[in-house]
Amino acid sequence: MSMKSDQIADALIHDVLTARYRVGERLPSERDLVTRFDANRGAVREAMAKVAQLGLADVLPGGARVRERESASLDVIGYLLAQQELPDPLLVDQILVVINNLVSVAATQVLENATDASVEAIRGLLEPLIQEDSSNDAHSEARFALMKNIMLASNNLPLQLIARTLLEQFAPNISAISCYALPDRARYAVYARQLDIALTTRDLQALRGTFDAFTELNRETMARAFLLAESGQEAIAQ
Amino acid sequence: MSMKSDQIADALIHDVLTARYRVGERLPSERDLVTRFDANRGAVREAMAKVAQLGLADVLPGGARVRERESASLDVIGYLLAQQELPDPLLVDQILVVINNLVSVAATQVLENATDASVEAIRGLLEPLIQEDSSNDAHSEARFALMKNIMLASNNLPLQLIARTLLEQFAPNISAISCYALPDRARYAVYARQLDIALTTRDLQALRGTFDAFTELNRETMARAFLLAESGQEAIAQ
DNA sequence: CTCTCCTTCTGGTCTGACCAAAGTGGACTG
DNA sequence: CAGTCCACTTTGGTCAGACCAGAAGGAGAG
Repeated sequence: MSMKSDQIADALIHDVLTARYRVGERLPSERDLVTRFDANRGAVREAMAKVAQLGLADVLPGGARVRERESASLDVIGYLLAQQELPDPLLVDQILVVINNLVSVAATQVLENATDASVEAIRGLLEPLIQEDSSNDAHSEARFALMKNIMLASNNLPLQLIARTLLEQFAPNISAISCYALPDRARYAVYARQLDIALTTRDLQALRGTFDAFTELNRETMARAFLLAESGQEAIAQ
Repeated sequence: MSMKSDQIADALIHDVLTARYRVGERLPSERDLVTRFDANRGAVREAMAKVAQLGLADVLPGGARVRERESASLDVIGYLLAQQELPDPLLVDQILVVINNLVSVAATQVLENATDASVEAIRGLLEPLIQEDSSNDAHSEARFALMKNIMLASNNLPLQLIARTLLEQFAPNISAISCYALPDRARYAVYARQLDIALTTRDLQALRGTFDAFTELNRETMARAFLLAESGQEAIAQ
């Protein structure tokens, strides 16, 4: 059971994101929303504040106006992914690119600043990825754990905040598609070994190259998952 | 003249960020804040909602509790930078690393997807950086324009949102230090020419290498600016 | 000392009202 | 008839006081 103000905010956000209101157009007045949602103006105001803080609208005396999508907060990503039953493949691919590159940057920072101990800890996390006989879930979990620990070891606060924000919105919204993802375990194992070597030798060039390979692998895996999901749905439709 | 709820929120945010309240500790109750700030509970509630949305506190029946800093939103960066009269050098350096790498990723995406025309447009923006006889302000503006256009051309929404959020919080809070920044125009010109070549030949490797060089150059410039500011303040103190 | 119960306090919601500023329309003027 | 100006309406921002369900925390019983 969520708060009423959140329900109102979610409805407004959905309407704005689906372009029900055009840029520059005025949103319904708070008093209109009071009657539409059968709520108190305080609740409506809190909802409007949330929409404004997401950067979707400017709310000021005279009315609230829709802003351009480019001025939105990172937090809209989750809403964008959740808009349809299946997330937008293009957006998912873009997020994959960003996240993987952020991890790459974090790893670079780790090699720049971190102690041998923390590098060793990360190397330890690679082992589950080298094993090719674990379950897909375990493999996925190991990948997440690796990312998280690299982020943590980077000691770069902005990096951590961005990655966490992105992952928190990404993870819950790709469950509908991730069940179709069939990772190429052999290639993951190869890259994991490369990463292990790069970490040991502290080779920045190799490190980045490996993460680029990881990125492409993740993108391909997800692209295949979308193809599978599509054909699966067509099969059901017939 | 800002809203009352914003004043209250800013005060709360400052208190949380300066660790006036420890993690897990309860924030003052809304009714306490009403008396402390001589405001209405509605305004206090909107302030608390803002703090909660920044990820600084969990507000739920029974009281609002401070969360760990790692769970904050990207939007706290601005507050962190504005905490003291001079921004934290370490944080500034971290932001530089992140932003520059994001631009690098964006440029990669441009070469992957964009048309010749948009690549040409970006090459055009490099010219002011190759000229070594413009003012420092013009040079700085040209760098910002370049970054913005690369971001735009990348067509990667998450990337754009992150970069804009970061820049919007970064730019206004480094004015106190950026006046000490003396860019090495000659090196910028060299890298700009490298970038031009990389774009023309669509050489991803060279592109990334150039951006890495840009990153280091920006970091060095800012590090020198902090040293200058420090010695300048000591001179005043004497 | 532990566990339970009860009072107190907290956030969430609601009603209804006032203010200043922005938006709107009509009357008045050229 | 076109343009300007003014009054009216609507909007967001704030305020006051009240009720509810659930959490916190202390008092009392075992």
